[in-house]
Amino acid sequence: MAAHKAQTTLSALKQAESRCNTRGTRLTEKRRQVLTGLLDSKKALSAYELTDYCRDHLGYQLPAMSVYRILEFLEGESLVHRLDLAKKYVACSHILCDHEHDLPQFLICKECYRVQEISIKRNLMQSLNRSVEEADFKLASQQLEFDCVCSDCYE
Amino acid sequence: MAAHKAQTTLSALKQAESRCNTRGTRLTEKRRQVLTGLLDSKKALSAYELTDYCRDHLGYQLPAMSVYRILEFLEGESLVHRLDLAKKYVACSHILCDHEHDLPQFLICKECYRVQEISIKRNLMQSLNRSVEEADFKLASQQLEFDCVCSDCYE
DNA sequence: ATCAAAAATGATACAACGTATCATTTAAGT
DNA sequence: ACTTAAATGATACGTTGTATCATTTTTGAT
Repeated sequence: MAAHKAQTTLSALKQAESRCNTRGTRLTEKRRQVLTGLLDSKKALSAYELTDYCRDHLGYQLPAMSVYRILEFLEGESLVHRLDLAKKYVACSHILCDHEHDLPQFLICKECYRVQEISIKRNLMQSLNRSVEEADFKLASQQLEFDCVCSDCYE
Repeated sequence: MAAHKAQTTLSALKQAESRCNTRGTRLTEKRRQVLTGLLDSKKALSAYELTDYCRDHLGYQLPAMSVYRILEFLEGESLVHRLDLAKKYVACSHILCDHEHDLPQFLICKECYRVQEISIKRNLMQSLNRSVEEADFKLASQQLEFDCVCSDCYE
């Protein structure tokens, strides 16, 4: 199972690297390490938790400033998502897929920060957008985040 | 127009006071002042912005710690809402109403922090809850917040 | 291979939001 | 008036995040 996870992580890293190559950007060692930390985590991690990850698993302390910059880079490559609500970050669950996806929605457990990436049905999103437009507002993004409790955390 | 706003604020304060009385709590001077600041503001304010409000309008600096406690109290009395997404606070737009309301949803302009309180249609909320439950999560609250741009802020 | 320019990373300081803790003041009830 | 509880103040600290400048690493042209 650990082996399986490592396998998935390795495939994702390979995919991430080739995506950067075709885009003319570089997946440097530290960027790969930060991405690995997120891929291997079952929950969303804060920037500072990722510096801890480096300290604990890699033997050196990556400065928070660097982590923020690296996360910004990875987000630009669509390899990670920043969750505003939790102020944490997750690896995109679709790195391994080639095909296009609907914009993802995130269910974030407020207790344990486990994150589930779902796709809300189109007509539901349309209704929501209409409700918002009726109030003369527009959704800033179709990538919604919902404060939730996961099945592990509710009794 | 300033007169009209003051009028509305006064009515809301009166209603807030009587609500506290019937609940056996007290709307103290400072609590009233913080609530006034929110009522008179057309946008969500942070705790620290409310200390500024006291400094600028009331001539003394209410400590941030006190503001946080007062906001917590007012939230408990359903007089203000805390907006997690914006880390700011708004007066409940239904203080003046007596009747029950559906749980409110908040549209928060990420540019200017203007806030619109709406009620999403029941069947839309039901669909959303079903989608979340299919992923084995539960919404932590039916009081949703949406990151938006208001009509003043988009071109 | 060398060297200049660009990209990436490090170090430091600081800002905003928020909580924990203990001290002080104010109000309530006997 | 006095005791107790409620409310507020003061201080210190924790977390997330940005601004800025210095240093290192990589790239590309010669």
